[in-house]
Amino acid sequence: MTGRADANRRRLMDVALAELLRDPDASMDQIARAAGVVRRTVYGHFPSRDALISALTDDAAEAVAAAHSAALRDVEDPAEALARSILAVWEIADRYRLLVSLAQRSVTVEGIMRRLEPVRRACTELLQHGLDQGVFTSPLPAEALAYVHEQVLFGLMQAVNDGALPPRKAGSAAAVTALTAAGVPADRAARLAEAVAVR
Amino acid sequence: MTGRADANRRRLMDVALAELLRDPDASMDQIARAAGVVRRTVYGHFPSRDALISALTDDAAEAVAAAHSAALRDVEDPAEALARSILAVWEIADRYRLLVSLAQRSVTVEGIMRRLEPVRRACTELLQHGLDQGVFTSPLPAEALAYVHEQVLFGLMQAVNDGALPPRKAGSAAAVTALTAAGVPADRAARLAEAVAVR
DNA sequence: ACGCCATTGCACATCGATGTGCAAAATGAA
DNA sequence: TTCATTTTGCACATCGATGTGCAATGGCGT
Repeated sequence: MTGRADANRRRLMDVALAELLRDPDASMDQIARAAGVVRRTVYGHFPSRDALISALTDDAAEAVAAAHSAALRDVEDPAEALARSILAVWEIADRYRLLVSLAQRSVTVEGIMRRLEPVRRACTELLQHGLDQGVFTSPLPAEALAYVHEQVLFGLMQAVNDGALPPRKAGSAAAVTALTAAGVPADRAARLAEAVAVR
Repeated sequence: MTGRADANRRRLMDVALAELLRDPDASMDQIARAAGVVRRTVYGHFPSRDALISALTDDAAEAVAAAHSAALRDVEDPAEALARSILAVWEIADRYRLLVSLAQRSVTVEGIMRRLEPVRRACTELLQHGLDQGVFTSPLPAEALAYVHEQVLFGLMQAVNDGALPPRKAGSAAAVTALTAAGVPADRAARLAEAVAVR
């Protein structure tokens, strides 16, 4: 390994990420072409399509888990924790989006759900905590609220992708929206997001 | 037409809807088997896979548009209109979900986006109206908020499907959640949803 | 019992995607 | 330049899905 191949491998993964976000069923040929490379070359880096996707999801799951847990370190208020978590995840939105996008389809590589599960559970716990304390208000059980939370982020990522939302302030807007969806009053959500973003 | 074939055709569409929700790439064989029928039989009712999907999306788009516009008739308050719209759409959640699900993938039958567009636009207008009046509060532009709105519903449908949310009160819970996501205070959202559901 | 219709069970051609093999270029470091 | 690594350009086998044709079979009303 001279390092050239390594760089190409990484570029391939970047392109594949983008391409699979555009079309979860993108073929190896589509991905290769998008990377300016012949199909055969991709197989030089990844032995199979599943291997490529597996590498992508491993990478993504790791990044999401890291962002999530780092954001929650030493934070006691559920609302602030949620805001931090959203801002952190927003930084790696694309990879998170890939996970959710691939997890939504039934038959793909097994284990995407499993890899997302820790994050889901942590999120559910956080929401439950907030509901118990009365910081969050919702007629939904925490688990259902976690679904909503996930989809809110997903929707905003799509909005940015489609040009309906300027990327500049999208992160804090996402935090405010997710908080209000959890029942936090809009003004308090706005203050919280700003405070967290500044620090 | 003896009517028997008609009934079978309808049953096929029902099964196909369920199957395509489970897996947007479900093959004709999967759908046929799920309907307790041989693949060849499906082609007796629909000349092609696209024709089947087209029939499903036509049906769905029509139902959604009807529910949406009927719910908005003679309602002036944006919040109440939104609540009514959500409850109405919730009744036909499956078909709406199919549209969104299929629209998310890039290459399918043309025109799904086009067929969803009127609903999207009506929704955006409604949200804009509410934002202008101060009934809704959000850092997001109306168009982005429409994305969120759509995904909130989608997330809750999934939650019901996965058993994370009991179907009984899911409709009004969806209304409350969508309203709070738009920045309506939680207590007011709850009262509104209840009032609308009763009448 | 008859006949109509829908359904069935094959066979078939076609298409696109996956994954592999191998020899010929191209690339870049020494 | 030289040499190893990487990429390329085919050819090939395989698989699964689509769509069609046709004869046989079934059910249901009359």
